[in-house]
Amino acid sequence: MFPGLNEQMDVIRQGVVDLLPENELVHKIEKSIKQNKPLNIKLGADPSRPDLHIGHAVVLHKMRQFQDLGHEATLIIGDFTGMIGDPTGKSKTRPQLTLEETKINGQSYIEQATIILRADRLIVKYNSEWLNSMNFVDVIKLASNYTVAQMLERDDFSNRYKSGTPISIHELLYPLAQGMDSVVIKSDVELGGTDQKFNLLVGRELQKQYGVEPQCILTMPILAGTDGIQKMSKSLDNYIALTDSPKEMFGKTMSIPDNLITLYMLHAAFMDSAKIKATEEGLKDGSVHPRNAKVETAMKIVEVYHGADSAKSAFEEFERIFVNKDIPDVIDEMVIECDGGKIGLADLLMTALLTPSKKESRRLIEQGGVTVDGEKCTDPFTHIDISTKRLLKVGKRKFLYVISN
RNA sequence: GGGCAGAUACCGAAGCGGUUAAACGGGGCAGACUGUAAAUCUGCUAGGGUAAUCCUUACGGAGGUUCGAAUCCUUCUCUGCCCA
Repeated sequence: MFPGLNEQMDVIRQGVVDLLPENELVHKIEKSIKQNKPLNIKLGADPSRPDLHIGHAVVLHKMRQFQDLGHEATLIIGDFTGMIGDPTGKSKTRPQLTLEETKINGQSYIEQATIILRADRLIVKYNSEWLNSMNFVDVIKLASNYTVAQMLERDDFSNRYKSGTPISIHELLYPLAQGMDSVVIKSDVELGGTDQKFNLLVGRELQKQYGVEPQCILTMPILAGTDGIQKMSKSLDNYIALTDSPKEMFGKTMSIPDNLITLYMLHAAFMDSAKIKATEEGLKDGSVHPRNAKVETAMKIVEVYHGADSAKSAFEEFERIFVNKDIPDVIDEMVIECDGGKIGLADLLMTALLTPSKKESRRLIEQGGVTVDGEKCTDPFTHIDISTKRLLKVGKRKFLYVISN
């Protein structure tokens, strides 16, 4: 039994950017209810970057909503297309992976995606299954469906072309390959980030060419990273991973710029719109302090992935370290090898892997970023007696007990 | 096939024979401030060396000219543009 049309559409519309064509989706859902048959919802996974973060969660969460409405999710692991490398949002050609690499990454992708997706009503497919067996004739036939001008409509391509950045021919094939997936699995709806809009529409177009009922496309916003400027991505190191610890999730959320708070409430914490609206107004008239709004958001995000208890302790830990400048409740301990239990501070930091080089150690020490047992130490050459356990603090976040063997 | 332009540190981009571990911007890190790992301000940002006008590595690759090269020459690789 499926929920009614209006109920479904209300859920589906939440937070979306594009839903095209909307009336077609209405027909599809009406039909689905009448025939008691779930829609086939497609989501392509790019296995070239298998580290999922809460930016990916925006779309995955939408997929989950479809599942909860009774529809069927098809997750396409782009093991074949991963070899091409998605040109989306890239100013450079992506490195090409081998099929084995993309397969392994794909597995890890599935594990992380199912943190959000439910395991029933989920079908996983690898697109090498059909793309790998296409021969050159098939490819030419596929390619003849699109023109160069159409491809260049895409921002990524036209920008690169205008700026003189190389575009390899094989990159033009990427959208077509991805579109082929839609033809093969006969998807009713394809989800993606707004940067995928072009690719999704190619899928729709190809379905028509190949005589399959065309899919609707639904795009979700691209979540800005914790720096508040660039989109969230692992390579920019502005991401909150789905597998991050509660502490990390909390801290990273606290580091977002204030103007991102309501955005994160909606797309990362999935809070309800009335609450978000209230916070937005509170922030504007000053009745809500940005820090408190952020704390609330951070706790909610941790709660989504780790539960309410973890959220509470992550918050307490944050208070302890950054507000009360206290030390964490759990600190690692490391046994250091050295003669006579004494070691130069700069050497110590490097040996304890707190810094990548001795130069770096010296810089940090001289800038006052290092304390030993709570006392600031600015001479990189003082020898520290570590025959008894000492507490090192490097920067704001790194704590470590050290002791000699 | 021919002509022209280009390849610089994490990224963008100056430099065009010595004072250049390389301006400037971004990013990153640290400090100050703050009810936040927000904002703002300041400093640092190749490795080694308890110092130096010290050593090593570094301006696409390989050679060469020179007391001395990111800067000049040769050649190779890669990229863009134009002509065919």
